[in-house]
Amino acid sequence: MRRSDIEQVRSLPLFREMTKTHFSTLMSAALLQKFPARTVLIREGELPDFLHIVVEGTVELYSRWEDRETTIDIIRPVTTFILAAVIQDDVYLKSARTIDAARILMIPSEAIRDIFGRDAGFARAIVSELALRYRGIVRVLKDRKLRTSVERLANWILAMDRSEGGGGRIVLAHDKRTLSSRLGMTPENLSRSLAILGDHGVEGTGREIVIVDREALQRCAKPSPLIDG
Amino acid sequence: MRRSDIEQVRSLPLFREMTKTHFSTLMSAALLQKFPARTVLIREGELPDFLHIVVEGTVELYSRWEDRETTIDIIRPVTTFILAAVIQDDVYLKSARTIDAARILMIPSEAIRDIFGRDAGFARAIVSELALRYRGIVRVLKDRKLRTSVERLANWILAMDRSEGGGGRIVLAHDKRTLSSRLGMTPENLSRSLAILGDHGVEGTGREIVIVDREALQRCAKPSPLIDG
DNA sequence: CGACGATTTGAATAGGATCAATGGGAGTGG
DNA sequence: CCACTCCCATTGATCCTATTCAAATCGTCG
Repeated sequence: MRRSDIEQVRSLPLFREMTKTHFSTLMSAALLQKFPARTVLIREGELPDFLHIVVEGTVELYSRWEDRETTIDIIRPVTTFILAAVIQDDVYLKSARTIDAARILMIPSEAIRDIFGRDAGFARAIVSELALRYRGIVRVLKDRKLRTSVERLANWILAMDRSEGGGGRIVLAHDKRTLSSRLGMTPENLSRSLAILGDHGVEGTGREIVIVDREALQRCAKPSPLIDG
Repeated sequence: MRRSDIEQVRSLPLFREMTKTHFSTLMSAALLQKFPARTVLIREGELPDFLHIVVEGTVELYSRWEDRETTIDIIRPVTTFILAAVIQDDVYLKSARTIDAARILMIPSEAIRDIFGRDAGFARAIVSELALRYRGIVRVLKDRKLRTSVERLANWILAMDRSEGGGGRIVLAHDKRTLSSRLGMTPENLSRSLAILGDHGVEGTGREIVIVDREALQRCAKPSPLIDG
């Protein structure tokens, strides 16, 4: 494992405030592994062996029931996932698979639970992380229950643009298929939604999306800090 | 505040493992308040002053956006809510209102955060509680995204029956209106769903629901421990 | 150039929501 | 005790959103 990776992990809110010793202990038990695209990392229903952290690449959290499937969230570096299952030492409620090739840091659950009991800074950080994730999923739920797919897309465009500096031009990092599941809709519907947004100040060609009339888009999206963060 | 109430709170997982002294400190800062039915307790967007705990009655967590509203969860005694907002000291993402008349224990957020930093047992308990809530909402999300309303109702009936001993007979504690929002559907749709379940081993009259053919109901519901808990 | 996957477009369908009207019980007042 | 009223629940009809299935188009990479 590269020194720069370790430093990156150390700088995460989750690990920043623990003692050097405990951090070293965790890291020496940890594995950094590369996975190709579309690899299943964990399966819902299994017991957690490791806390996972996306160091590079993109991971999709999804869930199945009968023959249906839904994307719950899409995770980019540097973020933990399935922390709640590790903490509770209970089965995963969601599956995870890579979208891109990805590097995943895996820390044995036991080590996490052990250090958690002995390092107050780490315990605090875990609480923050859990609270953050909890609130994240509440936002997802609200987005999906309260908005139509056009509205979700409109808000996603605004949020994405904002996080890229507000230049009014976005280049998709992935397939539209991926985006559509991130937004909780089918690819066909994403196409249609994007077409509809043509009337609301958005132009799209290929993987590029341009905001030509931000006012109009905002009128359509009606973004809210209580959903979009 | 009655001694028996205090003991009940003390016996909650969240408070069971903290020191006596810290518990007393919390309790002396706490208020136990009665609220009539349909009273708004907290509004999304506001900052948390208190951690709330439903001691008696029922509370609905819901959220609005524009002119739409959705129920996120329904809370029964004895359970905390809005813990994540208190921990993060950030605005509520959901509103809460009573359904019944309810008694709510309110503990000042600052006291929670203060004791959290000083009592390891309490910190552990908060982590468990957060993880539990997190997983709870993942289940809600899965239930709503992966199932039709008939399936949701069928599973709710099975789960309810199980939690009442499996006698095959359920009496609703509230109106059907309340149940319908708990299940994320309109009252009209609940009626229709219940009618449809007539073909799958369920009979309903008034507030009573009877499972006459559990096999058939299970075939329709296809319950999963990864959703229904 | 050809082939394959991704995207778009179109038509049909399903699942829910909404609107409107009717039925049914519980509580109230005569 | 009975009629009245009000609210909840049911039923029917219609609308809307999103999914599904099918076909056409686009783009990219050998």
